[in-house]
Amino acid sequence: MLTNQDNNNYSFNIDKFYKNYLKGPKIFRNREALEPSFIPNELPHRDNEIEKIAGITACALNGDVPPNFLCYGMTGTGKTATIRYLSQKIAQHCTANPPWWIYINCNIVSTPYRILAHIYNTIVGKEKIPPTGLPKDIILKKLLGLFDQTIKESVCFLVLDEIDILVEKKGGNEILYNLTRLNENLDLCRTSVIGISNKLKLMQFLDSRVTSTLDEEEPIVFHPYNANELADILYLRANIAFDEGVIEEGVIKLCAGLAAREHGDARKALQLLRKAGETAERNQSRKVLEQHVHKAQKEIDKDHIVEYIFSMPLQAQLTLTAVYLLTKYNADNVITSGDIYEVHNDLASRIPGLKQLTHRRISDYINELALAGLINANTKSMGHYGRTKIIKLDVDNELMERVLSRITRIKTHDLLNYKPILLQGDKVRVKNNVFKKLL
DNA sequence: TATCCACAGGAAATCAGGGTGT
DNA sequence: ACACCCTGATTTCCTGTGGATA
Repeated sequence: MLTNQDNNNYSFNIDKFYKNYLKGPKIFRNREALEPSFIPNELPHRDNEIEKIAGITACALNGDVPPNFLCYGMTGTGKTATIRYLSQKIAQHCTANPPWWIYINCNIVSTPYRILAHIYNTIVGKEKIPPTGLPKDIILKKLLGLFDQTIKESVCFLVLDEIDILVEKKGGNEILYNLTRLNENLDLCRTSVIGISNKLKLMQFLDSRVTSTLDEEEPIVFHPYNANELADILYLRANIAFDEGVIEEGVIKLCAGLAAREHGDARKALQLLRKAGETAERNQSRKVLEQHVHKAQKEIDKDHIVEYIFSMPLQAQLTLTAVYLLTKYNADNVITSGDIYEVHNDLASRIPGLKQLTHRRISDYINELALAGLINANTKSMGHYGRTKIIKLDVDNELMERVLSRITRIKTHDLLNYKPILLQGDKVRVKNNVFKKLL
């Protein structure tokens, strides 16, 4: 039995923590400068892109309609930041009727209906269109009326971020077609679509009716930053974010170098620097040191995994649990998609009210887990024994157990200690021996 | 060399759950 | 109450396939 005294010995003293925190050295001056949403006064190494986009959009200053255009580039190459930066600049130079800017992240606002609703609600400034229920054409009609009524003779830029995600979905081309041709049905207001894409081959997926209107201008291509360029960006932000002398020599170069290795992602570099600062703060250090960066890097990786697993639907979590159990009970196991399907069904049947899934669905989940880097899945032909995927857990077993054990339904049914029926007989061992020879 | 396994993965259909206006 | 809408998850149906084996 746990006594009060025991309890006190192990409990975290929050009062002491806060006192120490306030007494401890101050690392950040303005943490916000390292956030992805922060728009700095200058954008290093993006002069070419800024010049091109400024050229295309300048006519909005006179109330003329700028053409639609696309921006390409990998994540963290400054596409969104550049557009936001320019929108501010245009507003500064506009005396009357500044243009409207409506940002839509197609990864979050992910369906045609919601895009229309989002645009409408943004202009009105409140939730006028419900999240579902109305026919799309009705909203489109309402929207057209709203443009002429509210925005009147100004220009409205519709910025579609991560447009590639929208295009791959059904109905994506249709909504783009509608958005790029809004002007044909407007009397006063004029709209212009700016598409931001992570994928260079976006055009392949676009309908010819849409390409013709998005093709009016050369697309703007954002190249990844190299380590030196990233360092420049970091210096600039660090000057705003940190107090003077807080950053140890070499920390910024290290952050830049690590991020450059991952296709020059500025967002990653900034995140790394911020996390390193937070690590230093927690350790009551007066300075951000290189060791804090390394620690931060590890934490980011781990956070990413944990967050991703928690955000998955239960069925996907069970699929992952199946991989975990197959690994746990037979370390040198050869795991195939068929095994995962069987174990998943076994697990699902142990949770009341949960449906078992089909092969097809499990196959998709396996692909998703592989894409997220949680497992390794390679398609392999075993000749007479068919074609399948050979799957391996790509995350530390212990970490996986810790994360999975925090999922309520997995915990309450004690699934992590359950030995699946498939593993109770000889079937898997026999198959394993055959497969091992073939691999 | 034809066969055949155990799936892979695309396309379309279906279902449940959120909503609408009349 | 009713017909209808939108979405996301899943099922159904389907064709394709690499290579050991008979």
